[in-house]
Amino acid sequence: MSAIRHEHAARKLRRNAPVFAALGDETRLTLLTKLCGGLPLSIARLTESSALTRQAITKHLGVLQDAGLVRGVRRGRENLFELEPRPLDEARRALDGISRQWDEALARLKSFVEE
Amino acid sequence: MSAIRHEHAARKLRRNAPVFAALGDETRLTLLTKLCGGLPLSIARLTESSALTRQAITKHLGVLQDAGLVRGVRRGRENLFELEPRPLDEARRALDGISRQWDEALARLKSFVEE
DNA sequence: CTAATCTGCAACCAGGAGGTTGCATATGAA
DNA sequence: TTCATATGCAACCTCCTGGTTGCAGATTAG
Repeated sequence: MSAIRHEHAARKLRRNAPVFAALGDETRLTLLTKLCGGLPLSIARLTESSALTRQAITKHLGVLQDAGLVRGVRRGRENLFELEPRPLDEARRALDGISRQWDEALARLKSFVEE
Repeated sequence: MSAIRHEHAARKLRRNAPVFAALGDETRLTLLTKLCGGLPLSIARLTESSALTRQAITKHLGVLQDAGLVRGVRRGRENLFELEPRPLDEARRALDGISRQWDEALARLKSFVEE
């Protein structure tokens, strides 16, 4: 039986909860898309195109950093933030896993009905 | 320039914020993995293996349903919940998009440095 | 040196999230 | 009918989240 693999995938998925939580906010998703350009951006730069306060943006960056989605490095008086793609890939693969399990389950159920 | 495609992907990503928010909780991820089996499960069944109250589970199912990740259908005195795979796929594709844009951006930056 | 800029820290606030309890209601079984 | 089961609704509580303002410190520009 694939019960073991199922439990493994479940744990893998659950482990990504903080990443999904960090992604569950439009402001943070907007920040990520800005950092997708590849160039590290300062807090001030990231605040420019937003209606929110610098402090709000700072907090959002903190959430993203705690989730491992972003990394901040100090340069002079500014704090440059850069995207960290690995957690994103892992989350994507976790979603892959659940979709695959769903498909397999449906296939099993279908073949069971047809016999 | 691919600025248009970039903005399109950004909007697509932002649209999935509620889905990610719904995924950002271990209890709800556990519920999803249980529903991955393909068989619709009642609230009572989903509560059995949990330390939480039935009411708590009900609320979590409500969140998942509002995000479109799950669909509840009444059968007799029980409410059976079933996974809805489409939003998951869409969210996965949105993550794909941001990863791809990151890779492309790095490639551009690299070729720019090398010239 | 002085002024402008970028950031960090702390306090504060409103509202929502997660959870519980209690009670009412609908349905299935005997 | 009568009892057990499955659910829904509402009130309540605590804690976290998203956001603000004010001020202080560090760094760069002139």
